[in-house]
Amino acid sequence: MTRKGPTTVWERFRRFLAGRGLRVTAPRRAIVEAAFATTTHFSADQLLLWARQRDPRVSLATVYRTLGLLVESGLVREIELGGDRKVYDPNVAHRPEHLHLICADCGRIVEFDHDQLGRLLKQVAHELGFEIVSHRLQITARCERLRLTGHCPHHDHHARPSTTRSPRRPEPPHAGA
Amino acid sequence: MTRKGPTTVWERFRRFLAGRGLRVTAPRRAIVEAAFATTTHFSADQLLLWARQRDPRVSLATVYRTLGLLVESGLVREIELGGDRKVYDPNVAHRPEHLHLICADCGRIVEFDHDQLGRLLKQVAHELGFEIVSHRLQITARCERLRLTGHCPHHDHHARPSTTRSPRRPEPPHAGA
DNA sequence: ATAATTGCAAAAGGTTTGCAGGGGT
DNA sequence: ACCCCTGCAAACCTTTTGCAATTAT
Repeated sequence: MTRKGPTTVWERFRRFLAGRGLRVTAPRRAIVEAAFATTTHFSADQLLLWARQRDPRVSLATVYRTLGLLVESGLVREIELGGDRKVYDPNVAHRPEHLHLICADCGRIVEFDHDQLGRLLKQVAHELGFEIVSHRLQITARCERLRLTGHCPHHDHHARPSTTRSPRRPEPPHAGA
Repeated sequence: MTRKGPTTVWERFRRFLAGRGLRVTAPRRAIVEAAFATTTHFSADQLLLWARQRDPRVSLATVYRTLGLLVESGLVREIELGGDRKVYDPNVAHRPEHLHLICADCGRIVEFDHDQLGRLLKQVAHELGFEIVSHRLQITARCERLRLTGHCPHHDHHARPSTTRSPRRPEPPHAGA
């Protein structure tokens, strides 16, 4: 495989900035590096925390502003899974578009690709006379195995009361012990 | 065969209320009747306007509260198409679940069913060990014909986006005197 | 009579923006 | 220097909620 370290992404963002006459700043660097230090979805305020580990002076406003640039540059995708909280996905480079399944039991988000489904989407849009710009598929589902065997392969160790469908706490990026 | 007038829906809601020990009130009636007087998606404040045509005393708070009951009763579906504005769909009774295509050009929402796609969704969830509770598929797409011929078959005379990607610009319908 | 319901207005909660000072080029 | 960027806090916008009065049952 090729090396696809954070440096590459930063370079791409740098070029994006240059092409727009925008400037390279410490906050932007901290935010971008933080964003690509994880492979998970993250929310704006989560990113703020991570970015502040690199540069404590970063503010939430700049996180939002930089996130906007990252989305515009195509390096990050904005996903609206719940209604209240947007999450951002730094995996655009590796996977063009993926689908989301949200467990109604534990709130866990299972991210996956499905070629056949993707092709069908494209075809359906075509039938209607459209060309897909982007799509969002969100399946809310109940874990069959949990019901049948009492054990869910996707279920977290610390079980979460299945009351809410949008857990306020996704999980930390790296299990840092 | 069956009469499917608005009365039926109201009756069903009435029964839902009774079953919960809730009361039948004028605001609720105005709101529910307004909700089912259309076949389109609507937002909460749109519904407020319609409800007020039947009973000017209705407040936005009660619209939201009643909308919650309608969703719980299964008579109306809540859809989050954009991120900021929820829309509600009174067509649940006629079509169990439909998919949404949003035109990137005019903002129009094309609502459709697709058996094959629906089946595939179910199958995909199954492969992952889940049973679908609900799903949301939103395709943002550009009208091919509009680009090729300058004319879009789905383009309305007065394109009225049902609340889509107008973030914070409530543009007035007509520039009045 | 009793308790659910309502309207009002203020609160909430995530995201955006105005402004004056800081900093990249 | 020039003017883009930043942090702070206030503004925004839709949805929710506390409260006292109202009203269905």
